[in-house]
Amino acid sequence: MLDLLANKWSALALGALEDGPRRFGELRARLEGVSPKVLTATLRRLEEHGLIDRTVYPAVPLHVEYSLTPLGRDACEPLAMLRRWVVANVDRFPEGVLSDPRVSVAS
Amino acid sequence: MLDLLANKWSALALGALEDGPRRFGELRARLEGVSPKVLTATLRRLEEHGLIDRTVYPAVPLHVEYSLTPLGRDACEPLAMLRRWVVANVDRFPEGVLSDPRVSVAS
DNA sequence: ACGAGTGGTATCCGATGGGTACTACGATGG
DNA sequence: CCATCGTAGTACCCATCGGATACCACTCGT
Repeated sequence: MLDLLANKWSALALGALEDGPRRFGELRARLEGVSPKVLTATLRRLEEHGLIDRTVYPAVPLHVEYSLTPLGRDACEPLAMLRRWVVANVDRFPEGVLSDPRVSVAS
Repeated sequence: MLDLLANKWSALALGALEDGPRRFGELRARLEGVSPKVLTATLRRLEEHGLIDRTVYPAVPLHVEYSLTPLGRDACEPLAMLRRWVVANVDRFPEGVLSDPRVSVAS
């Protein structure tokens, strides 16, 4: 459980879905820096664990929407707090950490 | 930043330090299932990012204490909420997920 | 027949996670 | 004098994950 939520892309993806369903491409654009493979894996894992729904609209240009389940919506709350804490406290971290390419601040 | 906090062992380790300094062995026992190597790596990373302090007491049987910095203590709050949410909502997750060995519930 | 738009997979690689075994150190004890 | 214990790790190896780039499948419009 913690493995699932305590994960950068999971946390950000749920955040991106917080204000309505999103398509794959939208998520890819919102979550700057995610590769399609990782995004797919993340979404599949969240779906598998019942946090999001994946709906396919077999319309002309294929259309796939991801949306939060009630459980997913609930999970957003503590995750949003965590993200908010991070952005509010970025400047308290030691020098040099911000320039570390492994560290993203998560808008 | 999120990479750092949104990580199973980081979150649990900070939680374990919340009520006072701990020695390496104590942490190893508290965080059930962590291997010494991973624990070392986790603690080093937290130290590097200014969330914990590592103090060596060169006494008879060597003694190393890990403790939260003020920043680390602040970070505990949102993490504790996340952990609390998880334990409060375990039973809402789909069947079979709990038997997945990759998933730990985090006491 | 060709290119654009959408939602991915395939492939490769290096980093990370994880388990088991082993080390270094001085104290203690036979 | 050598063995053993407790503490805090390190060394080694393998599996999995994260990440980048390239490519595929489907259908519409031209």
